[in-house]
Amino acid sequence: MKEGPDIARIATLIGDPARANMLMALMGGQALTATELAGAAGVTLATASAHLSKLEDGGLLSQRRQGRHRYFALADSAVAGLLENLAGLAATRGHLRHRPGPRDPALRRARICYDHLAGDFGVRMLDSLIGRGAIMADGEALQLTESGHRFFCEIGVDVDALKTPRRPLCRACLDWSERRSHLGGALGKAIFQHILAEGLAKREPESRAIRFTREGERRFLALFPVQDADAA
Amino acid sequence: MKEGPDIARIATLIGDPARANMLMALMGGQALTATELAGAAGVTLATASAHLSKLEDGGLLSQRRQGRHRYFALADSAVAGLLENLAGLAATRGHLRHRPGPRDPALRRARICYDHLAGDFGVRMLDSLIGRGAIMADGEALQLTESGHRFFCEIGVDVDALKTPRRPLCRACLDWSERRSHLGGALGKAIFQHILAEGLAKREPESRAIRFTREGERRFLALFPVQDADAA
DNA sequence: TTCATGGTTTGATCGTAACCGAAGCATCAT
DNA sequence: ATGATGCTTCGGTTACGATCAAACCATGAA
Repeated sequence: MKEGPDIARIATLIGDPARANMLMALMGGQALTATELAGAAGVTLATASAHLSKLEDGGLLSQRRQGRHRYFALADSAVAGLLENLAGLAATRGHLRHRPGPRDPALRRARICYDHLAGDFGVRMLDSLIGRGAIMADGEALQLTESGHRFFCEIGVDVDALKTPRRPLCRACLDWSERRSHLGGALGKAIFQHILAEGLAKREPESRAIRFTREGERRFLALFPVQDADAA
Repeated sequence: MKEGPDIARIATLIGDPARANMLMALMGGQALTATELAGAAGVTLATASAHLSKLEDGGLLSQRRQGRHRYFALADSAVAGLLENLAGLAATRGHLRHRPGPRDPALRRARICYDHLAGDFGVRMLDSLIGRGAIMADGEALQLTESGHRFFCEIGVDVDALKTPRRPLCRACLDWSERRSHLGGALGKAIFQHILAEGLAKREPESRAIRFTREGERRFLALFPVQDADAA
């Protein structure tokens, strides 16, 4: 009967709406305090506290006390990966809670997905990279090409520094708003940081939305041109 | 608050122990009847029926009536991927339910993981493939090399026929018993089918375990030799 | 037809866990 | 000290959903 790991344990953990909201909030990649998370989940601080301990000793969250604050973050990118996976499936299965229409336009346009760019801008970027032959797609597996390597070095992303056994360089991440893939992995993270560092865009304070400056958007589109009509 | 897809909905679906057991049973890759699944979950047929409808209109299961039987299977490999992901995380987080010790030795040795080989034999095979340069590993991303392509053609696996946009050729799948990766994806499936077709091994009837014949094991090890001491 | 088998529906029971308010601890500021 | 803020613990309420037995509906066999 019960062979293998206890899959139900963590699924239950994620299955509670309040906890799910907290986790999704943490997909923003930055640590949040208990009170902030309580707000995000729409519950009292008391209940939030209970949820957070459960999540923590479920191994999904890491926690750091700092003064009288308690900061929580996703335990690591494996957890983020699982959540992405879940979100991707949830977006395509069963009755969709929200129709694909623009619920929060800013979010659909550009947002942060744990540590890389997602939304319309995210999938466009990956499309462009594939189109120019910088990345080769084989199903959902992605591979950086020679020319892609050169391209990133030119624009100032040190690809070689990213090669770690712990995390794949390129990862396809299913975008729930666009229902297509965008670029995750170490490279996705590095590009995103590059974009922020260059001042093309910056994070909205209380949200996962990313706001591009007028000039930033122009430069972004120049860097990642869209060839023509996009495929469904 | 509630931005994005309803992650909690499917997590809840998976979070119930009975349903989780059913899903894990279906990771065997073959369709099972409602009664069989009831047995696997350890519940009455009545409750199983209720669970199955939920899973089905949650989009996790596909169902086919045949005579007076009703066969259920995982909806597709995306669902299987999510379950793998969950199992991998569950195996490494929190209190492990079963210690890594040999709970069911046959399962730890060789078993089926949706449609490819897992367990000790599975990770050995991937190790060997990486060791001989047939596959390149970059983090958890895997890439078939030229020489690997030749190798598989020689042993009778038609790699080119596997290239589909729908599913990646190579996929690293975290093995819960070994805590290391084995080979999934279209190639993993093809190799496994090849192994069965060649009669090196066959499935245990009521389990996910794979039994290698004495001769089959010899040929398997010859095909995928282990270089030396394996890394942790 | 009649009977058996596979599966669903109904109705009722029961447990668990999510939730909140209030009280209790810390940590920092004054 | 005194007070404020951030968080946890406690007690009690409530609701949802998992479960089963029994009745019911289908399909196939005799």
